[in-house]
Amino acid sequence: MTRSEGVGIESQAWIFALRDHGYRLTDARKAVVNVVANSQRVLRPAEVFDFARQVYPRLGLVTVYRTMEKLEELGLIQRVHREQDCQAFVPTCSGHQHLLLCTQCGKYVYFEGADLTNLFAGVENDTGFTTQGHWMQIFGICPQCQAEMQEKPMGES
Amino acid sequence: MTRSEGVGIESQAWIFALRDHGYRLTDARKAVVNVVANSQRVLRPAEVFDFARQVYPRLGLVTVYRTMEKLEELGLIQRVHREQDCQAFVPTCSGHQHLLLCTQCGKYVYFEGADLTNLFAGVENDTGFTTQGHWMQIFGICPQCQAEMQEKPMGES
DNA sequence: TTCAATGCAAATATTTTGCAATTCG
DNA sequence: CGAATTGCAAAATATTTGCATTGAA
Repeated sequence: MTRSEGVGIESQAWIFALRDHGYRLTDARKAVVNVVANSQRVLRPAEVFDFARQVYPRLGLVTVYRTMEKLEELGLIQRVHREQDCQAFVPTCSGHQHLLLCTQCGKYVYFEGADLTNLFAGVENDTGFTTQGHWMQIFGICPQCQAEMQEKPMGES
Repeated sequence: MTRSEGVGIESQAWIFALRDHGYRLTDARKAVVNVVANSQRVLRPAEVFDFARQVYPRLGLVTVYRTMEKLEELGLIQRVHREQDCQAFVPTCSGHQHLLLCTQCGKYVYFEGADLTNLFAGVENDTGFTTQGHWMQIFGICPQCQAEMQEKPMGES
């Protein structure tokens, strides 16, 4: 049901981006990139590690951290903050989109956000602040998790 | 320049709230409460510790963590997530207000947020998600820090 | 008097750094 | 071949827990 089979177009673009910035294309990096680029879910470094290691067993957790650091640097992924963790990432989306996150499974969707330009202008005017940026995230339950919660209301094995 | 002199009205309300929920009023708690309730800035536990210890030297950092946990539980403070840290807090504000934060000094201001009800409805409709809540924060530079950056463009001692 | 609360120290959990071995280009 | 990269182990950080002592009610 997911589109995370195969290598994915996104992965290729990221590989090229790394190369174009003078970074070497190692197997470790490719494994990490494939996992993150094709994930439909928010991923923490430890999760990336677990998945990527299935493809490239000799991978070290440190390399996951260092690779994700580079991906963030290149603007390919962005950090997601949640109640439980603040070191989780999703692929970046171009444009003025915002994140909708499933609190159950971590699935993410970008949505076209309301135009907040006016809001910012008003706030700058009212407060004297100069605005630099903003975060907006909506939390909820994705359709799949809603269905599952319907079937087994409280966690069963 | 700050209004954080004296004990403050907020502090009293928080003290009462703690008492009303069956918590004891210890000097350690009062010290922590006074710092957090009267702060104009986002504070991390370690910062609260440093300030509160000036009033109550035998305070332990653990007590700061535990007290702030209770304050959050009672809805008196809320967590603020920033690039650098995700364990910082500000007094909660009633109503549908959102946070504006100075990235320089941590000063916070609540502003009347745009009504996002329609946005949520649209997103639920488009995605099939059930929405539970949202985070919205604006980052910027407060007037004081703007002025200071004018005077000394790069950090001087 | 009693039990919640404290604060030390130790334990966890997480992320970063040092460095010799490896490997891409 | 040379420099970037890796992954181990160790260090640094941040937060939580265990427990004997203290103190609020």
